Amino acid sequence: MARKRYHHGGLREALLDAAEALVRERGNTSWSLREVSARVGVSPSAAYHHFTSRDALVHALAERALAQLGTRMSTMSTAAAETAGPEAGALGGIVAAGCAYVRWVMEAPAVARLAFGLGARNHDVAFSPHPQDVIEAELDRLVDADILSTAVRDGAEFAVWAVIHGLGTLLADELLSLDDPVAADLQIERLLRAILSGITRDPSLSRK
Amino acid sequence: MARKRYHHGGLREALLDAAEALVRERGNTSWSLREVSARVGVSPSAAYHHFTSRDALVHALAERALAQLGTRMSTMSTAAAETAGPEAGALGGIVAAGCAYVRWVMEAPAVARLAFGLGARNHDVAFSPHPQDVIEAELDRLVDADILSTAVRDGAEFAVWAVIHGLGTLLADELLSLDDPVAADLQIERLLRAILSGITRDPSLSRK
DNA sequence: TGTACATCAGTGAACGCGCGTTCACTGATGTAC
DNA sequence: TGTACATCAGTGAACGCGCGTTCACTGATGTAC
Repeated sequence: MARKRYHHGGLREALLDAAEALVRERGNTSWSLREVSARVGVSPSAAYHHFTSRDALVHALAERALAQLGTRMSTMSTAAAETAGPEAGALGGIVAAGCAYVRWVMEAPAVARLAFGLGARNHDVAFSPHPQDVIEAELDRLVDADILSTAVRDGAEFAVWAVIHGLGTLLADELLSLDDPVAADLQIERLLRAILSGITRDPSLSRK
Repeated sequence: MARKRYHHGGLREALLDAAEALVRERGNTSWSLREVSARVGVSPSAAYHHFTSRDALVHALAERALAQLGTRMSTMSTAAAETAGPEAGALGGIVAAGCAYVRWVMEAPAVARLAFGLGARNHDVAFSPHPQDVIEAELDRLVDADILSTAVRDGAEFAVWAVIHGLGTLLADELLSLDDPVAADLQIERLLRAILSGITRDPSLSRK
């Protein structure tokens, strides 16, 4: 065990990990920098070699979380596209991305709230896709596969993201509830099918 | 002006008003009880005649906000139903409720976040409808008007609420943006039409 | 391979501050007679 | 209508506390020669 070293080695990540754990436990960011440092076993001032302030740590955490969501979505959706082939209704990719999204939100609702609330302006994480990018890419694939018409492609990301984000956050905040985590997957599939079918049916409304 | 009276008269509401204003200004609940009291022009300890703790004040504010949302939705949707008659596509009521929802969220995003995050468990406000109740009622009216089949009614509140909540919170958190507040209304109408049409089209999926 | 030294990433004491809450109090209000 | 008194809703001083941040410091690491 690498515990007693004077130099920690990965203190920045360790601080982010501890802060994230505290967000999960407390449900919000009402913990102190000193608590985070104490948890890692380091003096409070050590954090200032890695973050300019407590606030900077919180923002960095939000960014990291949003990046993690993007990565999960893209991993799941490409995996689904590869293994399933065209037989899964060809909606497999976008459904997988949606399920990843909802599962991620439900797994740590407080972290998700933080990420969505603060992660918007900090898009410079760069080496991971933004959730919106994953959705856009999957929609483009549906257009390529002739499942979605180009006439209807524009603005479809509003519809799809709203459905996914809405279900995820309603479940996370316990405004709605489902017995079962698997039920959430089924709901996502149902809602995505419905919204995509609805958009296709009424193209006249899409750019109104 | 009723300023100098020793007894304030409506201190409880005044404290809630001041706290709400602070949430709007700061974007979160990182203000102190003392700031709220000072804003109202009252000593910090006066608040303890109305709330058992700072936390109780915050929760009361969340409850009040959620109740206000419910009231607005039901006001708007009944007004739309009365003035429009059946010609507005009969979706007028639910669209009006959805627009009220999204406008309310966008008008004070931080208050909305607070209400959604904390308002779930405190449903005892009683004399105002819960947002979900308004949605359920509007869906029932669509069934009565034969616009929605009973086969598809069950679970429809997930779809409708997810769309509305998703669009509202994505806009509030600036994950998506629209040029124009009117554009939000049009999006809501578009998405509600799409999701309801999609649900109707694929009834087999609704209880899967 | 060994030594000198700059740089990096920690320590720990200290700072001033504003916080939530408590308490004994007091001024205003409303009710009984 | 007037007075006595209980109750209500404020005051303001005080409490102990943990906070974010700073600073001069020191131990460990890595590079040049």
